[in-house]
Amino acid sequence: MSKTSALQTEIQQSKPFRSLGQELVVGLLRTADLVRRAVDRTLAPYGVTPQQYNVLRILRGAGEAGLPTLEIGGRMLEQAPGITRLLDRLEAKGWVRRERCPQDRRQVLCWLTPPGRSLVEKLDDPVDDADREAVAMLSAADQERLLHLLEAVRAGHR
Amino acid sequence: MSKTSALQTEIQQSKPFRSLGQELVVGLLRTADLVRRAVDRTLAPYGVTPQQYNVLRILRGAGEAGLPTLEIGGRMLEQAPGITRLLDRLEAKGWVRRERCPQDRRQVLCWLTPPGRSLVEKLDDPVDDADREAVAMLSAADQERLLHLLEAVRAGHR
DNA sequence: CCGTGATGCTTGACATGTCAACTATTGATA
DNA sequence: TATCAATAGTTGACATGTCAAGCATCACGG
Repeated sequence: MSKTSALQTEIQQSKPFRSLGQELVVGLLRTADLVRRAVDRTLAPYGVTPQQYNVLRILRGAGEAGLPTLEIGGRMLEQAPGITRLLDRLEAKGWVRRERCPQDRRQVLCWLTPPGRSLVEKLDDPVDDADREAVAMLSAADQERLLHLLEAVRAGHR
Repeated sequence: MSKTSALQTEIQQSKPFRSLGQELVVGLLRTADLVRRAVDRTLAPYGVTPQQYNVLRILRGAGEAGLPTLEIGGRMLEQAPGITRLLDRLEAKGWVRRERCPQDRRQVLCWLTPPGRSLVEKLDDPVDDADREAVAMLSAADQERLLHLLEAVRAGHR
């Protein structure tokens, strides 16, 4: 048990982890952060943040019908307040249009504007390339394995 | 190729992912977020955020010698400006003491205060429990597999 | 038709990240 | 020894998250 793990070396930690679970949690958070940064670098040149891109992609999927604010939030990992302000910025940049729903005036429907749509389309290839590259060090089989393990972790959180 | 993946269902996405890499990146980010929230819920009752706890733990490891600001940053996933302000808040709460280093007046050394130390110690057990629980749905063997796969991903980002 | 609770956002306040620009020091070198 | 680049941090500005409160609007029971 006194072996020094690679992750321990990475974070220059002298004490061993108290449990495998603890090491795994730290490793998961660090890995996700690295990958997030990689995606970030791809999007930055286009003036879009990952979250903004996420919303734009979700709205493209919604098509002509548009989506209420909280529906968007439901497909992301964020609470309502953040969504409102994210949409504020996207609207300010002219990529999103918002309108109060006539049927239910509590809701605010959101649509992609034509510039917003063309931006997302321009980003499809670079983003997909970046995503592939971000995990390209793993064989396809290992990618599948990782995918399933992560899914199992998520399944346990509900 | 037309099978709908579990992740696709999770985020109510109608279109299939463009690549396995893309699905893996999304899955990784979503999983990390869930785990991060679990850790967050554990720390919140103590008035500490995960990042603050992280710094306190790092400073405990440094002992009497203390650590310069950027050294702390190097062991976390954050840039320098964030560290400065994080330390500002920790100092305001009385958990951290800072002092300009006499040998190299550019550096600012940081130490845990006695209250800071006792806080970290009080948190050791709850945090370790939460970490174990966060991945408890995986067998020990699967936890090892996941750990190694994540490590391989990180190794590829350098 | 009238409350009343639930729903859908929005706002305010604060913690976290990030970048770019700026200050203070240090150290290396011409 | 007089620069001058590199190093260590801080500050300002902005995007992202989160919580708690507040405001309309809706739906339902009486």
